[in-house]
Amino acid sequence: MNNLKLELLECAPGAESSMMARNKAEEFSELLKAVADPTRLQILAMIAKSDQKEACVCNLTGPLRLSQPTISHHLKKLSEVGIIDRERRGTWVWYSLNTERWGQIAKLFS
Amino acid sequence: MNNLKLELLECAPGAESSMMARNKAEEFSELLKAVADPTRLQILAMIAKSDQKEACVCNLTGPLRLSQPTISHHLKKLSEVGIIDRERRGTWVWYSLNTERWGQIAKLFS
DNA sequence: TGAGCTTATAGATGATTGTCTATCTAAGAA
DNA sequence: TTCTTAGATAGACAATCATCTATAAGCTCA
Repeated sequence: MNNLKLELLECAPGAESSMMARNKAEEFSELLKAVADPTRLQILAMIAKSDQKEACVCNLTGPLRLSQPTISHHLKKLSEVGIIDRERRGTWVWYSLNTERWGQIAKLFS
Repeated sequence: MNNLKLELLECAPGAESSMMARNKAEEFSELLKAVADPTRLQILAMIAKSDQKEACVCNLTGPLRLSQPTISHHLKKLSEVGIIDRERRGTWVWYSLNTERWGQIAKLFS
């Protein structure tokens, strides 16, 4: 087998240099895993489409038909990765989209 | 407690109508879950940045330092949701990005 | 056909996750 | 302070998942 044939047949190298750094991949993975849940996608959509771009737990438990602790759990997951912000106002706690973090995901897939 | 006060205090409704449909949320969830793994993000980046926008298993096992069956497993996950396409050419199997599917994610976060 | 290489599948295992019930904390009203 | 409502935390459990080793399947070439 000559060199030319080898060149045609061998499976090309050159992947190493273009590999996304592992730590960067893990950061994005955490962010995307938080978003990649059907209930959390619905929560994000509900926040995004609401009038003031925010929602409290009581807005979500009804439509999503899940227990209050489960909704709180999902909101915590989302806020832990910074995709939503948390603000207590009196009795209620309001969650809003973090547009900067949202933009980071948009950029990844642009 | 009068009506005005009630109006000020009650946590606003109006989420139900703006809720992302559950089946749509589940579809996107499957797609995003496939992508939201650090190794699979690295695989996608390596494919995207390679010269011919494609890679075979043998391109990936070395740089990613994972066993060949594990790489195959990840590639299967990615192709199952249609984010990459599979094509056998002789001995090797080449995987390439599906730009339409990629665009669907981009649109979600735009 | 048989040898040798590339990729896929099967099965096992430890880790993570979504959901629940029960309980606790925080804040306002009386 | 006490009651009530909103939200968070703790702990449990079934399901899913990333990875491995062992093995099978597909392809090329002699």
